[in-house]
Amino acid sequence: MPQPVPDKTAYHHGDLRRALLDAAELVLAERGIGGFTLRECARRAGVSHAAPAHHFGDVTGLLTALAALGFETLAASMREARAGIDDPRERLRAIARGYVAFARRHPQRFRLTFSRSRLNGDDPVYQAAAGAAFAELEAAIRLLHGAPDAPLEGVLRAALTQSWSVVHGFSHLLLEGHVAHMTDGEGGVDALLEGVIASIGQPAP
Amino acid sequence: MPQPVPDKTAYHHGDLRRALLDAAELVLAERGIGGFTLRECARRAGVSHAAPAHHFGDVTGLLTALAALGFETLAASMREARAGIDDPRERLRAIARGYVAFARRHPQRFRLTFSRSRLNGDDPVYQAAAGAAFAELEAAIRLLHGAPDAPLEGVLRAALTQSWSVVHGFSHLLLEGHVAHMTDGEGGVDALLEGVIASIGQPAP
DNA sequence: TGTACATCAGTGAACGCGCGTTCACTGATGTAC
DNA sequence: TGTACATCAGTGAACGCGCGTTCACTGATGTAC
Repeated sequence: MPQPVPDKTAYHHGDLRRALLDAAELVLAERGIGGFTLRECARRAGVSHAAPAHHFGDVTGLLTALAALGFETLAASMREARAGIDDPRERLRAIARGYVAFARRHPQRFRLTFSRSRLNGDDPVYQAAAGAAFAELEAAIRLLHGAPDAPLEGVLRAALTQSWSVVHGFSHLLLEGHVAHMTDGEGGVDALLEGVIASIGQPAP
Repeated sequence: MPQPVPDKTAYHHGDLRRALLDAAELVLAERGIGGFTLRECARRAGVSHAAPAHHFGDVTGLLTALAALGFETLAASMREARAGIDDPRERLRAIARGYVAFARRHPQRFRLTFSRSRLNGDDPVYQAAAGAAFAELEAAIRLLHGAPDAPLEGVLRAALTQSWSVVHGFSHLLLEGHVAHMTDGEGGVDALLEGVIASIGQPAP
């Protein structure tokens, strides 16, 4: 049985949910979290502004779904960056590069994903996606410390917090334009990033 | 000659600029950047909603002034934290604690200060305040590396970027509730912070 | 000391705007028999 | 194969809201002479 082909001219859209998420990503990228509106998403999807309610309930529902997708993309970016790298330290550093790469590629989605405003942090799909992204980093730290099953505390927890803080902070400063003050041109950003990456996965003093 | 005492009952407010900034800080703390409105600030200051225009032009002007004050408070928090500490490494770490302390004490101001949305990043007062906060961290790094006058590049720049990224990232993760997942209770946050602080000011590998 | 006048700082009414949400509706689809 | 009916997904009009900004105004203040 062939997949039903969505008919764009039909009264029923076919996959309006998907179309709305695509439109929402554009709106977010262009206007940021503060400028995001449900009506503009509906406009882009070529649908009346009351239609999204059938799929997402309200504006918070749509943004929360988008944020969950953001965590999935973040996790995918880290997975992609570490593919084929077996050395534990290099693997962790590759994951860190994947994290920053996501922030650079999708600045507004990065902001939304980690923002608590305008979205429902209790949503189970959102939480699961956040946990999966988090787990990617945690697994690499555990591999580096040879502690696949130990409880997350002490050195393990400190290493995780430090790594996460540094990639997250660098991403944020970069996005808000505070890194640019310290360097000249885009090549400089990469050099700066490598300097920061080098501090990740150091043995504790 | 005594200072003129502002008369609250007068037609002229006396120090409406100050009163509006105070009100704006409350509004920001309660509603966040997205919920911030000029009219609510005017309401809190007990003044018509057209009055702020005389002092700040528009909503962007008021938020920019508030953000500049945020940088000043951030710098003050770092200065206070390092007071009386002469050992260069401990001094840098104290400054890092001052940075995180500011974020914890004034979460919304911290967000506004580093946000590019809704404020004028080209404002000279804002830029000067940002530069002064930045310089506090830079001076500590220079002291640690014994390089008071060297150009900001190489190891010096890498150390500055790493330190700033880690405190900034930790602050952000903490504010958005992602650190809480890794610990239990407030004491846990402090322990985690100390783990992160310990990674600052390490000699390069 | 008094007076005329310019400037400053705040008022309150009015404007137009786009928003989120609700609602009765209707066309399309799927299912039971 | 046909028909009745329930459900689903989208429409479009309407609502009330609070916002930022503008405007002519006016009371208070400061200054020149």
